[in-house]
Amino acid sequence: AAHGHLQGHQAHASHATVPTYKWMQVKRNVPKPTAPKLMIPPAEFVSQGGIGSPQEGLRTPTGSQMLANPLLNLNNTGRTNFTNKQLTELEKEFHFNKYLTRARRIEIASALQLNETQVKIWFQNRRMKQKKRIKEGLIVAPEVTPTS
Amino acid sequence: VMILRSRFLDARRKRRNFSKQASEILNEYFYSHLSNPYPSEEAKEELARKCGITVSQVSNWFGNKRIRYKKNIGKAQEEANLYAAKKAAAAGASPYSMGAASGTATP
DNA sequence: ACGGCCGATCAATCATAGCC
DNA sequence: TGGCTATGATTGATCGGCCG
Repeated sequence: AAHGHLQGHQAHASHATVPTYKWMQVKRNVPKPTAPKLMIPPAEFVSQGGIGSPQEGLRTPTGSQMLANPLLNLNNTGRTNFTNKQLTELEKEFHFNKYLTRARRIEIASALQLNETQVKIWFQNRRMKQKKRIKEGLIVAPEVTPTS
Repeated sequence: VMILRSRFLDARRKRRNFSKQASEILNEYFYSHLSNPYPSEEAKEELARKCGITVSQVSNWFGNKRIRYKKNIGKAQEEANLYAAKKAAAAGASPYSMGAASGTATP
């Protein structure tokens, strides 16, 4: 509470020009312009549906941009588009441990061609997501029964 | 492709617009707190209850509203704002603490 | 000083609803 | 019915605060 925020300036008082409050000017540091760099042009990125996911090799966020190697950012907006393989592996790991150790994080990042930060953030977001779901009554309760 | 849409995992699929009344309640709150449209957890809970939606949905609504409001500025926003402000005034004492924002500008 | 986590939010995008 | 806009949800990443 106590956020002090008024705004920069009221601007004209004559009519109904809604003032511009600070929150309207908040600009987040856009992710990184990410250098348009391509990565391993490997031949078999997909395949081996070991992970147990529908083969697909490449992330199909929703059906738009497909193709291209899993690790290439078609559009570079800074926001990374994880491939299904990466997401599957991350989910699998999450199921195993909700928290990562530095060592494990490095392993995962390396194996999935991601930054340690991206892996760390993914786990953080994943934990929040699960908490939200539990809160909404979806998904089973956390394992430990509150049997105090 | 086979790229079967992973839609299966997307709850976004079956979305239903909120009721007209729910939208009205949300907009009223938003515009009466335009200086700081960040409802507290408690406020979100109350809004959720009144609108018949979940707290998460209230959060989503405000998140989308704020971003989309910014993406315009000087558009129907003024109009919507006036509309809402006037409405709030007409309603007299709104259930919210409508003092924080607009209010004051009374000529 | 430092890095990780939490809670909230941002910003871009997806996919569908709803209107013409 | 096709096209377009409005809108709810998802999610990688950021911001500020707290803690060990």
